[in-house]
Amino acid sequence: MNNLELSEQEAIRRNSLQKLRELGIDPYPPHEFNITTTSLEIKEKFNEQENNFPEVRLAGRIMSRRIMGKASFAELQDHKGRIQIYLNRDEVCPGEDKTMYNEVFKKLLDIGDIIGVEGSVFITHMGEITINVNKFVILNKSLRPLPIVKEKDGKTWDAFTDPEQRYRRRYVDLIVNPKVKEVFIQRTRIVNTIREMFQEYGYIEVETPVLQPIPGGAAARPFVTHHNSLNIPLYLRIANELYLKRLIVGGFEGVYEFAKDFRNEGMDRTHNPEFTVLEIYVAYKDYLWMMNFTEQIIERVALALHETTKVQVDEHIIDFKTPYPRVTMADSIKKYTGYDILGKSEDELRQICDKLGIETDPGMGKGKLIDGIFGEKCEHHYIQPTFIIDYPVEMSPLTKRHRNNPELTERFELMVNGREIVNAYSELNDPIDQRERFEEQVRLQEKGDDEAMFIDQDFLRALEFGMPPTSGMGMGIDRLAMIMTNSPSIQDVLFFPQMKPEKKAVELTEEEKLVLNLLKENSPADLNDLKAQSGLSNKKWDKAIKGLTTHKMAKVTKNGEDLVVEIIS
RNA sequence: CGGCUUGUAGCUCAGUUGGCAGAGCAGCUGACUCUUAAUCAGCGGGUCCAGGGUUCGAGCCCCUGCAAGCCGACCA
Repeated sequence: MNNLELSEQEAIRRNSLQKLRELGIDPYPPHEFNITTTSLEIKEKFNEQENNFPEVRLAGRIMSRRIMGKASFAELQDHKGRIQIYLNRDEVCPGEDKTMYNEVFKKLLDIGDIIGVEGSVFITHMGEITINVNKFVILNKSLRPLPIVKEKDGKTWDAFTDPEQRYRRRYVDLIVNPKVKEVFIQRTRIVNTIREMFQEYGYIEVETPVLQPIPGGAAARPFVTHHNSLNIPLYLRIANELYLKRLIVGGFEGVYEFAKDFRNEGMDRTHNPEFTVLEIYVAYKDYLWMMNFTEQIIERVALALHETTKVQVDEHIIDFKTPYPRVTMADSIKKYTGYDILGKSEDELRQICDKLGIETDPGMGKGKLIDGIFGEKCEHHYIQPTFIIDYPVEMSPLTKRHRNNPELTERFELMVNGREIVNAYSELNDPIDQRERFEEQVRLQEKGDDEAMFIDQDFLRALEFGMPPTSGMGMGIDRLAMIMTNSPSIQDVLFFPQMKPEKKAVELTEEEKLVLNLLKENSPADLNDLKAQSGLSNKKWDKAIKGLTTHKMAKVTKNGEDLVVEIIS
């Protein structure tokens, strides 16, 4: 990269970098810099009378500077926050040589540079806890200017807000927007809280395959990839259910996994192609036990984050205090539509959908029709945590039939803020019933349901060896994080949400431009004529035409004996 | 996939009827030894998302494309 492509500020920073080297200062030093404290610890514990921080060493990024001749203030940001530092020329440079202050600090350092400081803590006349620096070292010279966000009395100026920039350059977002960092710390706290609880119960955290020959355990379109040496297609997992259940067959009595799942579907405020799900399976339990367990988890997470069960989400205050109400799916649909779906045939359900104005297509079986009614008419009503229980058997092919009604299954979902965040059931462990349910899925597939499940023969084989009665549960960690941090978009709880690639501006060499201009006047053109016209040497011509074809600006085709070059607009 | 909105300096944003490209912060030069959106004086900085069209003249009008956000469709 040459200096002509740099912005003025970037060029100045590179120039400062050079000058630092000329002064014998390494802008990227190799040795460690040991800190004795953090910005937060100083702010929490400093006591002026005791003078309890007489010598501190601290490192961080310069976030602002206020230079007043022979004395300066700046703000240093470390992983715990920001603290003001004070540099007095004659304290930083006690001898005759004032270079470190006059040149290095005032001229060659910038906002964004990372430095280490040594000094003592005091309180300024304005009452701000500050480090009086007597020595500093450069730990990293920053070559790009940061967005400058200023704040006073809760008002913010020039915030870094453009969503595209924030998501594509998350590192910048994290540097200048402290609240963003806080959301991700809370996300980690959610996972840690759940993991701690499971460890107390003695359940085992495991890992199962992401690359699967048969994508099972959920109804979704998978990503396909290919394994070269096995020469088979492999799918990125859409769920880890079938593998965790194999482990229950193998004798584990409580297993869980925080898993990245992948679904090749649309993206919006609540969907990212890769997302995190917690799945847990516990032997000798049923879905009623799992419901109690689930509400304990959720309440504990709320308390860990907020020290209360009440959480502000959008315009609602959601209370995660247990127990949560339990409503059967049939009752819910009856309540919000007036229709009783129990015992209805597929045709009857389709008529109900028509009357309710819900679009259907012939590929939809009973399960999808009922799911459609619930999703359209009921789901959004459940703002406060509510268990929806006892789903129709047609929409739950991996679930044990209900103990009192064979049309239903022992399944629940937890709805919060009008959205599902947990799905759980008593696992189907009757291998013959399971095989029939899979075969029903195949029939749905033949009717055109492209999300219906495949038959996993090895999973059936495992069930035939015998799986104890088991309850399993899956929880959407991203959506839980959205609710617990009051984030309106899934992009706010993913460090690097999926984005379309940035398109680089195509830069052409002089030779490429020359050939392109010739093509603009005459396209398609005979390759040899064009080459002669360009007057380029063999090597330069080769480079130019290959450049244009890789940029997809020109195309070379063989037309019998002749090679023809065509412009692509 | 459809509708709406947005894209201008490192950042946040103005830009009138189509008539020399603007501000604040940041940057540079200078002053200033307790400032905090530091202050004061001066100066520089632009592929107006890309490509095409209309026009004497386009940041602005028209067309095509790219990217993003919101809403909807689809989808857990």
